[in-house]
Amino acid sequence: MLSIGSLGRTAGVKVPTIRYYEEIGLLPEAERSAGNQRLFNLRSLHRLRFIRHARDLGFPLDAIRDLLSLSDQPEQSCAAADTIARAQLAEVEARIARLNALKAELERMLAQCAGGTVRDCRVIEVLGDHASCAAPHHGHPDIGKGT
Amino acid sequence: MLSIGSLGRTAGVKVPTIRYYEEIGLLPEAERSAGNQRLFNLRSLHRLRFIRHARDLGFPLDAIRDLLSLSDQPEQSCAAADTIARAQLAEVEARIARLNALKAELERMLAQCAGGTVRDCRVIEVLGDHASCAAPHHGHPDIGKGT
DNA sequence: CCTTGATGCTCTAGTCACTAGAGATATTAG
DNA sequence: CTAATATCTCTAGTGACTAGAGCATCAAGG
Repeated sequence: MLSIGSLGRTAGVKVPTIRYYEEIGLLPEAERSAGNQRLFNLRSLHRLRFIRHARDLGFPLDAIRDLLSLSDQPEQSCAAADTIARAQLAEVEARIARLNALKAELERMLAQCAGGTVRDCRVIEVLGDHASCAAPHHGHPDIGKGT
Repeated sequence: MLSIGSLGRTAGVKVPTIRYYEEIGLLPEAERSAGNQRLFNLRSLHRLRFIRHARDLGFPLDAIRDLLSLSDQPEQSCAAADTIARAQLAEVEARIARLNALKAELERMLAQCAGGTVRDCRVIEVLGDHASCAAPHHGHPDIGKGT
């Protein structure tokens, strides 16, 4: 039986995150020690590793929930898992495309910055003036929380 | 003088978002009509367009705040704006690199999926087993809100 | 046996950049 | 004047956690 801390270290997940996963039902409610501390078995470790791995690949928790319920039914067809992964791939590709456009625009902006005063700054000017911009501009871009 | 709705339509920003920007101090407190409705002038429109444009390029609101206070002082050096834009570019490039790694991993996973039952599903298996994975796996990836 | 320090518990609130909805008031077109 | 639309304030919700307060428990050393 593992404590929450050792489970976290083993799976590479922070302790509050494990509690959070339990709270939202991604992990089953853990057993408790006599002193009310959580105890985990190896199944929990596998499950948590699965979650972390999928998170690392960018799957949102809802998709992970679906994948987990699939993996609990080994006789079923693999098609649903394939569909989820394919959707995730499409999502990732769309985000890459969007970011590449942003990158080009930022580079263009920076290349034009001659380093004078703000009055003549291309960076500021381009941001203020849509006309001097080549980016697509529809809907909101990919703004993640970074690493 | 523009109503909040026409300002929003003109700048391409939703009405609650404008109120939110005012609330957090990105836009100054708007004048009010006799009936307490917000009235905006063309300066506000420019400012809002600037914000939206920078958001579209992925700048976080804090960076935009800095850029705005720079653009209010046209005699100052352009260096700070350049620095902010450069940081944003680096951020975008890092995110692209990360996403490309995810894309490769997802493609690998999907290519191996023969379409049988969940028991033999490569997608599920790869997610559960770190050893069969080629992705870097350190820190959390780019998981944005999409478009 | 007792203490000490690490670890655990629950709960609340904060992050970012909005979005949604309730219920009341204002403006505008016909 | 009326009806439809727009706007107001306020609260709460999103996703996926993170931070911190204030207390309880546990393992190891003396």
